[in-house]
This record gives sequence, C-alpha cells and structure tokens, in this order.
Amino acid sequence: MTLQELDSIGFLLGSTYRRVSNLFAAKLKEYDITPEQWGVLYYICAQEGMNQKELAAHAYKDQPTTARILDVLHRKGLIRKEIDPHDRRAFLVYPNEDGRALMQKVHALEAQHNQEIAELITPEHMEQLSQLLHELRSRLEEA
Amino acid sequence: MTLQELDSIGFLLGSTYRRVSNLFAAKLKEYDITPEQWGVLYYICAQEGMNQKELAAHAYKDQPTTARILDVLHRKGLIRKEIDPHDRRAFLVYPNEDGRALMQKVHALEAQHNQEIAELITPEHMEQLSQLLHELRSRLEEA
DNA sequence: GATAATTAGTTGTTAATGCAATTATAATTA
DNA sequence: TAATTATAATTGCATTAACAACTAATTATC
Repeated sequence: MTLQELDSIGFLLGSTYRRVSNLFAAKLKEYDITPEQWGVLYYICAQEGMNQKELAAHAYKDQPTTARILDVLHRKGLIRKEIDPHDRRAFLVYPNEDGRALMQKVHALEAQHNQEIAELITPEHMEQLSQLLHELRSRLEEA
Repeated sequence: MTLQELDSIGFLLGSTYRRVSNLFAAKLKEYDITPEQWGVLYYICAQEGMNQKELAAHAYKDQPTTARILDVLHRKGLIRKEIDPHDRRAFLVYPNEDGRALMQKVHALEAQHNQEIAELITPEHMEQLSQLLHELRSRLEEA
C-alpha cells in the first residue's frame, strides 16, 4: 500500500482547526486565557444573563464542557452567576468589570489574529471558506 | 451590546470539526476505536515502518500526542514497534494482522461517513471546501 | 394534589491536546 | 577523543471534550 494522504473532511477540519487555534492560543498567553475560554466569555458579554444551556448552544459545546469553562472564568473573577428567579435549577451568567475589559482587549486581538489568517489566502477564498463552513455546520445541526 | 455570532475562522473550524468528528466517533464505537486513533492507524498501514516523528507529521499532531495514541493502539494489539537498527532513540511502527484488518474495515466505514457528510451540501461545495482547507492548512504550515 | 416525565446543572471517567522539561542517543565540533 | 549541540521519545501538568449517570427542580398527566 502506498502512502496516501488522508483527506477526509473530518481530518482536514481537525488538523486545520488545531493549527489556527494554537496560533491564537500563543497570542492569548499574556492575557492568561485560552481561545475556548474567550469564546464563552464573548457570549457572556454579548448577551448578559443567559443560562448555561443557552451559552452552550451558542458556543457549540455540550453542557458539561461549558459548565467547566464557566468554572474557570468564575475562578478567575471574570464572571458572576445568579440563580434564575424563575427557575431555581438554572443560573444566569453575567460578566464582571474585569471580564468585560478582558473581552474587549481580546476581541481586538482576535480581529488582528483573524486578519493574519485571512492574509494567508485571498480575501475571496477566505470569504468562501467561511460561508462553506457556516453552510456545512448548519446542515450538520439540522441532521 | 447585542448578541453577535462569533464567526472567527478558528471558532468556525472548531465547532464544525467537533460535529463531524462526533458523528464519526459514534459510528466507530462498535469497533472500539476513536477517529484520532484510526487516523494514526491509517498512516501506520499506509506506510509501514515510519517512526513516531514521521507519523506525527503526517497526522498533524505533536509528538507526545502521537506517542500516547500509539500506546493505545499498542495496548489494543493493533500495532508493534521495533527499535530502529540505525538509531536506537527511535522505533519503527508496524501494523499487526488485527491492525490491518481493522484499518480496512474502518476505511470503508469512513468512506461511507464522508459520503453522508458530503450529501449535506452540494458536491461542488464539498469539493471547494476541501480545496480551501487544504490551501489554508498548507499556508499555515509555511508560516 | 400525587405521580410521572422532563429539564438544568453537576460529577465521573476516559481521551486528545499543547507545552515544557527530561532522558537517552546521535551528530557535530573543538 | 572530549565536549557540545541536536534530536527521538517520554513524562508531567493543565485544558478541552464526549458521554453516561446522577441530583434537584419544574412541568405534565392522571
């Protein structure tokens, strides 16, 4: 058997994702936050007062994973939780001052990071790639 | 601040990758192997006698991650390792009979899985997506 | 209103990952 | 040849992740 590159879509997505994510993680190091933590913090700031289930849906993560990332953000003093007055099983998540400030700073850094990634290929290709990923992901959600 | 979907390329890649990978993982459950383990096993069979560093490069994983996946494959009796006669630091990796058989079976399953994913969008879009991912990944490697 | 079914969140277990530090061997250089 | 440098693999630590099982609270049904 001759060596043939494994080019299944899952393998391609995974290997590309890891490279992009690792580059971003290196840039985030000075802020003591990971790309995944930042993604969740972003949504907490983007719409304050969501519960864990809603946050998980936006972040495309399952509930336990989201809960553990929330634990980290809470430990770092970036967010606070309040019991939902209408449902004692749930809590609502809000950013602290530090959380908001960090979100803003990292948001800017992320724009810069995205710019650098985008410059690796043509603007048209990056736009196509983004659209195709959105399309595939939404079809996967339906399925 | 109004809720705005986070559509950075890294976030898109990660969320799409996880969905595709999880679907495949569910199908692989009956074979007691994960998508990542299978990817490494594939390369072990595709070119027998590679060392860990070469395998890691093909699999787009770092050496520790690859080593740990090799441990699992070895524990499952799917592969064997031999010390490289020309370099006692390295070992060469070969599939066992069971490993080859499993690779073949899962390879077929994966083709089917890829087919199902491909059917979610048009063939042209899937082809474009694949090409764009290859392009971005190779640019990331150069950078 | 009591019981059953559902739902939000948590906990446990296992796997994949990255990075840094370490060990053993090989290659280079003084 | 001795000392230095580089390299293959391993180990340790922390994070992210999936899935299953569980608890507590809510909703539905009888």
